[in-house]
Amino acid sequence: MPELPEVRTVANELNKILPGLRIINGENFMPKLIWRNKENDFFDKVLDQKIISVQNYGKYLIFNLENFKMISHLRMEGKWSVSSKDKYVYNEKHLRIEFELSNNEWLRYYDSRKFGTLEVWDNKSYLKESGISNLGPEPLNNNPSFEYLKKAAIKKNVKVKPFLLDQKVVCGIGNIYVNEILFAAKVAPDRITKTLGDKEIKNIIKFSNLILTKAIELKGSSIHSYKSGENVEGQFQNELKVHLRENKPCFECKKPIIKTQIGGRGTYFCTECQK
DNA sequence: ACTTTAACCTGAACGC
DNA sequence: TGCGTTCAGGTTAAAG
Repeated sequence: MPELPEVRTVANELNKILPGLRIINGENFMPKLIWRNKENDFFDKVLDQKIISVQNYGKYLIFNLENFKMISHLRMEGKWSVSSKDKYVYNEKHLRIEFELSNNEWLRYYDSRKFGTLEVWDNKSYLKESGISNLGPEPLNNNPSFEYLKKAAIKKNVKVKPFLLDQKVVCGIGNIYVNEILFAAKVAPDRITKTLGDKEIKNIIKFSNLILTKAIELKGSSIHSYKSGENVEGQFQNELKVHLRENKPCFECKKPIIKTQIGGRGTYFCTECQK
């Protein structure tokens, strides 16, 4: 479901509620949720830990506990919420793990498609062993540098769309925002990265920053099923220029937006504006 | 070694 | 209404 702006929004919402609370109990209803950790000691590590803060890195959600990092990836449909014991913010059928908190509230994770993952690592090993260990920079605050992205682009023999979706290159961009970024940068999604000009690479960086920043301000895009915390809807879906606009006129040139498949993902772009 | 595809799952939307 | 098909804010094991 969520890309960087949506995960950031979830982190912000949870960070209003969770810091200072302690995890006093928990139950996992989906064994495959617990990821990478070889030992079956997830609850041994997490129980009795105080939650210090919640943040994101790319599409990963990080619960900073006293002695551990609990790292969640929502994949397509994962959702976190905090509610009273008897209130289910989302469909109870999709509840996958829950934690009882020290204030008598319940932290719950729902995931209809069961793609999501949850890991727990100590504060040192997570940098080397968790899902966030191989991620590239977040495309925010003038990252990545031109030199970094140019070097990566030359090295690879891939189309620019899957290149930007590769979380090892940059992290946090997903299918909505890559479509929007490439439209803003006027680059066709099937361009091979090594053919990109310096100006095109600079524009990709510039618009990655601008679009993700704007989407964070608007609390993400609510299409399909995404909602943050308490069923809060984002507003960036109203800003989309190409995504989900098949056959509708391009806002720049009025030609119909094309939908194709690139790298197995639905791809929307303007053949006139993007070269 | 690198790139592309299939698989992981479920539910909603669509066509007949 | 019912049934089959297609598609979905993602990642990764397997195949090419």
